[in-house]
Order: sequence, then structure tokens, then C-alpha cells
Amino acid sequence: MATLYDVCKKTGFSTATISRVLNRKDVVTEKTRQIVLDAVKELNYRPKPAARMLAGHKTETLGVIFPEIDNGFYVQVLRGIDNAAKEAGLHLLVSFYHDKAGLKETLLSLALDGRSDAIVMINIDLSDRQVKKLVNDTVPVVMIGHSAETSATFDVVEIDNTNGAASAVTYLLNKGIENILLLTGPADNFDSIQRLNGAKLAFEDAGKDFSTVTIIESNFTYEGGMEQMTDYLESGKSLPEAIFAFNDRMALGALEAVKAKGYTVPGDLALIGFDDTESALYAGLTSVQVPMMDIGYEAANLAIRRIDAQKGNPSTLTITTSLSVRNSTQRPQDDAGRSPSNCGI
Amino acid sequence: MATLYDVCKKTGFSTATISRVLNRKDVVTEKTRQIVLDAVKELNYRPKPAARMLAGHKTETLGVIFPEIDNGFYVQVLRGIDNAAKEAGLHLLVSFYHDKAGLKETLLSLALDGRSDAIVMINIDLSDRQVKKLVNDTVPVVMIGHSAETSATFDVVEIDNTNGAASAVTYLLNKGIENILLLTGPADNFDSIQRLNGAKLAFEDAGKDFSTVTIIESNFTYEGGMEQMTDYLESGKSLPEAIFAFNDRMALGALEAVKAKGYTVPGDLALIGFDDTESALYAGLTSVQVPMMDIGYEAANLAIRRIDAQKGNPSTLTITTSLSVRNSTQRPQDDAGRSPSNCGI
DNA sequence: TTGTAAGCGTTATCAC
DNA sequence: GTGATAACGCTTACAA
Repeated sequence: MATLYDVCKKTGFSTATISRVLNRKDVVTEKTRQIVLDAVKELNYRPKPAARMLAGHKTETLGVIFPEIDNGFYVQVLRGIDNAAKEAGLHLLVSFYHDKAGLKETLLSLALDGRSDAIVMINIDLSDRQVKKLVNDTVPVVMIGHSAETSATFDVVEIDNTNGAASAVTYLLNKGIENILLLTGPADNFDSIQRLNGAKLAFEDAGKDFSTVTIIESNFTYEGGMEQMTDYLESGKSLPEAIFAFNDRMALGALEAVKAKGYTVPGDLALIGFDDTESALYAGLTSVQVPMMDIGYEAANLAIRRIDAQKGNPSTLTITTSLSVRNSTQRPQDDAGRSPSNCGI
Repeated sequence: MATLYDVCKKTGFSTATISRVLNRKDVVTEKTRQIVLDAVKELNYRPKPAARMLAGHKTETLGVIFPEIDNGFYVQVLRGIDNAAKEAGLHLLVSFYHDKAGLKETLLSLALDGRSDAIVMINIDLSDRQVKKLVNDTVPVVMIGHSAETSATFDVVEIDNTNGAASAVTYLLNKGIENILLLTGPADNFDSIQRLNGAKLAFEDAGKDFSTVTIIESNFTYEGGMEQMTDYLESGKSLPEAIFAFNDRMALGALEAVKAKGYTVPGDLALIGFDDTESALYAGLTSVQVPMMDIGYEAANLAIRRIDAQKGNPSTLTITTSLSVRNSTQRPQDDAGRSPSNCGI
């Protein structure tokens, strides 16, 4: 538990000089620098973060705020953030938020109380104004997957929902499949809105009529997907050629419903999900892949850069998706996915 | 950004008194207490953590160390930890460890540098002696799923691997299935060893001969499960009545291999996994369920209790599992799982 | 280039 | 009960 003073004693230099060697690329003789460094090593000296924070206002900590999660891919985002943080030598103060009051308190604690040097928030349902008011410009904030208002307040990292959905639909259209059923999220969900728009654009780009598409609203859950599809099928409507669900869970739920009615995938209809989760992989489900780790990594780097960089205009980074094609869209004769003989589903 | 002094000025009391009101259940007149509290509220005063840490050595932070994860259920553990931390008013400093050097540095930073009041580690491959040496009794440490040596050094929270595996095997034996193939993890993996032992115990308890059981070593991955099973099937060996894989991923890999050979589950053989992940749920896979959130919650609470509690003997908490029965072990005539008509697989 | 010394905002030990 | 006051361990003007 050596302190700065121990290093002083051992070297004969003042605290100022030691501090200079340790922190700033300041004017210090190469000779003194070496003497200090040697002493530091020999004494096994480690600066105390608490003292540093108090005197220098640097926490070396990145605050991260997540919604209460049951959501597998948030871990991926977290890993990406962790990678960026590690590269910058920062620690991660992670908080899940359960309710708005808790979120506000977390924000105050991270920002005003000086527990972090920057904050990354993911899918937070607080307006920019509210966040700005709480944080009060004490630390930079980066939003991941921010909703609604095209934030001119904070840096934003978002998924390219539009092109992601469009690519899935285009893929189907290219296969000659036009009779598509869209299983969406809640009507007021930003991701869902963008994905719906992407689907529409794909039709328009192909010169096809989007109004023939069936749109069913669900809630992003497995059960929701299953129930909506069951209802649909039992209402006597005709089977679509393909279902494009706006996330994997609903896709898997829909799959269950479809199979329960005796239909097969991809035999009777094609199926596409969104997110490309592990479950999609194992189920052989074609899905729009979102590079969650990259998103975390980029968001964290954006935040880190803002720590000592001058305030520039808020930037928006849109992360592109790709389509992971698997058996759920591969008719046996198409033959391209793995183990086509049993279609993985 | 009011400070303690501002509260002093406003109330006329000294820093000592304010601090007493805020921290200790100390001797303070009810009247002064109220005056101080009012001023605190009015000034919107929030004590700075940095100053507290420096002067009081309390960080109000719980350190959490995870292995680099691609592992969905670690999130669940983290949620459990978060719940416990929130209840205790603690923040979470989370770190993923990539290599041993990084882990050691993290440990030093969390413990010696005083960044946390207690540490929860999950599946760390460092010996107790090493950890103890690094942490040097500065903060309490709790291990989750600790390996090997029955740690008499730290509190431990572990999965009841033995009974978990035994329950799965017993379930099969009760169905009259004895010709079981075990798909294990690496031979030196502690979880795997315990699960194997549990399987053996189940046979012995049932008075059956364990030596007839086929044991195939794999590596806990989907690919591993698939390859080992493919090799097995192609070697011309007879099909077992059931496969019990020591995690869900291998189970799903084995399923793929089995289906590729034209067999059906549960028609031709039963299949059981371990962990009960989301993928198991969607695949209709019977699996040994491990309450990951509980594990995190209990571990964190253990750690939190140690913060100001006297050092007692290290305790070990063994979390019990349960069996999630699904279609992969339900022959059509058994009829009990959901949508039996297509077996969910 | 290096040293002096004044903070940073608390906690806690003494006295009173 | 309450108040001075000395830590806590570092950063950083300002001097030298």
C-alpha cells in the first residue's frame, strides 16, 4: 500500500514530479523519469483511484446503463463495450434500470456524483431533454438504438433497421416470393416502424405492390408470435408464401404455430427472423444479423473519444446488418444451407 | 454541486454533525437531524463518492468478474447480482477477463486500489491461493461455480451438478430407458466430472449397472456435440435409447447429427440437455434447469454480508436444479409436452 | 526542469 | 450533543 509520498521519500523528488511522470507527457528529464519509474516498480506503488478522482476529477470509468434484460444480445453489446473500455484502460460501471426513477438516480450518480467519465445508454425510454437535464453536461453520453427524435443532443449508434428489413424482403422477392406476411412489433416501437418501412421500400424498389402484404402486429415475444399466427391460421386465411417476423423470438413462435397446423418450413412456406440470435442458428432460421458487439464497441469508442475531445456536433453511427441465410428459406431443391436433407427445422 | 460545507453554512453546524446525520446512527438531536436533512434536500446536496472513498474507504461498489462470455446465462447471473446490489444500494463494477494477466490486474484494481467493497467472481481459473494472495484480505470474495479444491478460503455458490445430472438419469431410468449415452464436457472440467458422477449415482441408486453406459467426451460446444455424435453413429455402433448431453449446446449439436442420419427425436431416441437455455425451450429440449439469477443473487448477498460482517468460516451454498421436461423425451403416446403432434423438434 | 503548497470533499478522533 | 481539525492520497497552479 505504498503511497505517492513513499515514492517521494525513496526518490527525493516532490509529489509534483512523481505525478508528472505518472500522468502527463510533461517536461521531465529522462533520467528522473527512470528513477521514478524504478522506484514505483520497486515499491509496487499503485495510485489510489479515490484520490485521483477527488483531486483530478478522472474516474477512469465508463458508465453503462441497460434496460432490465432478458435479452440475450445485450450481453454481446456489453462485450463490445468492454473491449473498447479495456483498450482505453477504463473500468465499466454497469447498471440495469428497472424503472424511470431508478434510471434517473443512476444517471445522477454516474454523472453528477462523478462516478464515471462517460456514459453509454442502451434503449432508454427517457427523452433527450430529460437526460440532458439530469446529466447537465458533466459527462458525454452516447445512446444506443435511440428512439424517436433524431437526437441532435447526443451521439447515437443505431441499427440499420430499414436496410436490414429491406434486404430480407428483397431476398424473398428475388426468389419470386411476393405473398409475404409481416409479423411486426408494437405499432409504436421505433425499431418495428423502421423495419416495416424497410419492407415497404423493398417492395417499391422492386416495383411491386406493397398493399398486398399482410401485416400482423405482435409484441416481440415467442408467445406473441405463436398466438398471432395461430389466430391467423385459424381464421381461415390463406397460407402466405413467407413470414418475415421482426425478431427471432416471434419467428420461432410463428414456426411453432405453423407446424402445429401441419405445415412445414421451408416446405410450405419460408420464414425469416431478425436479430440472428443463437436460437436462430440452432433452429436453422434465416435471420437479419445485427453485429451487437460492434455496436457496443463503436458506442463505447464514441463515448471515450468525447471524454477529452472538444464538444463537436453529435454524430449518428448506423450499423449495417447482413442476412444469415439458413434452411428456413431453402427449399430442398435450392440446396445451400447445412444438412438440407432435414431442413434443420 | 453543493458540498458538505454548503450544508454547514446553511445550517450553522459543523461538518462532523452533518456527516453524523448522513452516515451514522449516532447521537444527534432529532431537531438538528431535521434541520440538516431539510438543508440537504433544499441544497440538493449529494455526497461525492470520491471523497467518501478517500476518507472513509467505502466505495459502495460491488466488483464482478466474468470470463469473456459467449455464454447467454451469464447475463442471468448478472441480473441476479444486480438485484442484490440494488437492494443494498451498491453499484456494480463489471469486468470481463480475457487472460490471466488481465484477471490479476482486475483483481488488484478492484481490491487493493479500493474500487470495490466486495468481489463476486464467476468460473475463474485461478487457484484460491492465487486469488487470496492478490486480494490480500482487503475485501471479501465470493466464488460462483468454483472448481476443484473445496475452497476453505472463500464463500462459494455452486450448482448442484450431481443431483441435477442424477435427476435427469433417474427420469430416464424410470421410463425404463437404460441404454443411455452420455455426452460429457472435457475430462478435467469440474462441472462435467460432477455431472458424470451424478449420472453414476443415479444408476447405483436404481441398482443398475453403470458400466453399460456409453460415455463420449466432447467440449460443451454445438459443433463438438454434432461431430462426436456423427462419429459415433458412423462408427456403426448401435443407437442408444437416450442421449444425455452435459449442456444444451452439445445436445442441440447431437440432435442435428442424429437427425442427419435419419433418426427422429423423441421417436427413435430421447434427448436431454443441461442448463435449460432459451434455445432448449424453443427446441423443445428436455433439460436440467439451473436458476442462474438465483445464483447471482445469492452470491452477491453473500458478498454484501461479508462487507461489514465479521469474518466467519467460508460457507458453500449449493443451488438445486430442476428438470424441465419437454418433447425431446416425450414419445407421442406419452403425451404431456406441448404440441405433441410434431414433437417440437 | 523541479518544488511548494493549496486544494479536492469527505470521515473520524478528539476535545469541549 | 457538537465542533475543531487532522487525515485520506492525489493533482496542479504557481514559484523557483
